[in-house]
Amino acid sequence: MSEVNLPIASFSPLYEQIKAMILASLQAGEWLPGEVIPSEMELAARYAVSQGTVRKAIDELAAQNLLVRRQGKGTFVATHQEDDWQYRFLRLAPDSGEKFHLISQFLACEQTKATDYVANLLKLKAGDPVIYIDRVQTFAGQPVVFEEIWLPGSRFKGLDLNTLNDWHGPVYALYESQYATHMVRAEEKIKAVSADEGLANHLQVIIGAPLLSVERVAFTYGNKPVEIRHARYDTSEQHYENRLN
Amino acid sequence: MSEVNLPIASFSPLYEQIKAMILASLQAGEWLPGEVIPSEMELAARYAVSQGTVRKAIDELAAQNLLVRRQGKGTFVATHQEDDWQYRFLRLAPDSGEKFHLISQFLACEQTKATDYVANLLKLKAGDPVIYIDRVQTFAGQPVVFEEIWLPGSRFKGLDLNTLNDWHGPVYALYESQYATHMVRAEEKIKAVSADEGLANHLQVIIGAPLLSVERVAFTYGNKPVEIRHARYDTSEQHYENRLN
DNA sequence: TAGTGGTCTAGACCACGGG
DNA sequence: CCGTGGTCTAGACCACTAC
Repeated sequence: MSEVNLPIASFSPLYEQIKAMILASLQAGEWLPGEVIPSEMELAARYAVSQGTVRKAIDELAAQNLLVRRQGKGTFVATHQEDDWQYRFLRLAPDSGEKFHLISQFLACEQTKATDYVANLLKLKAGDPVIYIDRVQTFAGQPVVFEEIWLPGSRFKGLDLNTLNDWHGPVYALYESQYATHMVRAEEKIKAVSADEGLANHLQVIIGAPLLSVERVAFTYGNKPVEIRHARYDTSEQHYENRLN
Repeated sequence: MSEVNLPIASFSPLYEQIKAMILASLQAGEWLPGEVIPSEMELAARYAVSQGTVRKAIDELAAQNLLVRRQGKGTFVATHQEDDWQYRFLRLAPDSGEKFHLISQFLACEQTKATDYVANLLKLKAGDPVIYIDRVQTFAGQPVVFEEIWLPGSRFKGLDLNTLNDWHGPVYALYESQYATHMVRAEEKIKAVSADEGLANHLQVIIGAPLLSVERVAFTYGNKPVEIRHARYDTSEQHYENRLN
């Protein structure tokens, strides 16, 4: 048998390396959500490559919604605090086509310990400190969403019911401004379930009514899971929208 | 008041025009699903632009899954007949994580007339000829999906139950090979519903069991809607997966 | 007017696939 | 070996924003 060439990492283009370095800066907080990053020329100089190579790196990060390009102004770090990003991860919409404005009422925010299920998804150890939150969201006076949230206690120290109730705006914007945690991506698993007594009360439907169960895991930079959300939607007057490409 | 410059189409980059021309060729059937399109150099010559401009056009079409690039081989027209594309639009997956293999049993394939609902979504006139199909799909012997499909009669002339039952493979592959119709994109609206008697029979669940209702409209080139699909999933042992970016 | 991102070009060289 | 797509560069010019 002849010798075989076994490249471990079989070729990494320059722009991938630039991408990785920009990502590292984002993760390290060198440029915060909403801020401008250096211009393409500056980055090209910093990394000693051509502008075209930086462009390609930025293009891909922008395609993943990590950066936002604005012609004439610069390239910005994506943020959930912008108006048009407020509902970036919300796929629920009214059947009527109206504009959707949900009002949030937080019910609880407690320190607990991670169950196996939660620990597994958040990559913690069972028993690690975890924050549990739940809330109801209403649209036009009707309760539409009941949501339970689990957060790693270490990252979200001090989060309590008062903080949540004083906050007006999306929860992801709060995570960003108070806990330096920007959500980049999420995965959802959806099922149809029947309302039990508790859900029936929260959503003002009859026991046994069909509800949409949406389990979400949300990730920050570096594919780090930092939030679990288990929502139940009353879909009698609204639906979950999805686009397949 | 001074004169104002009012550009109707406010600037269209060259690569957008190239994109439009490539799209026109795809729509016209100049290159069929699965075939190679001309090389970047050839296209650059044909359109009298540089290779880089053609590249950018192709890059965007590939990002939309209309074309597939294969280094060393060429650029191909996307097709639902490739193995890895068989389930491109299927978001249902077993909770267990097993590989999913659905077996399809067609129940009906009939000529009917478009209701207002169907006509509206397919951009037909009410009463236009429409083909109605329904089927049950099973996984490991258990019925999991009940699906109703509506197609415009004009485009799918001659489609009948025998054709469907003789066909082994995804329906979208059949549309492609027999009716020159490639599906490019789809939109789904999802709700939770209760099983009525008919659904309970098809899916072997009790009446009132919660089911996932998935209404899909699928589009060919040029944003033309050509299929409506209303599926009901039994999500007791499987779930609908979605990724948010 | 200066600075940013956006487009377009031409040319060199690399990686991959298949004869 | 050649042809394909993939990477990288350098430079010109355009479009948008803000001062």
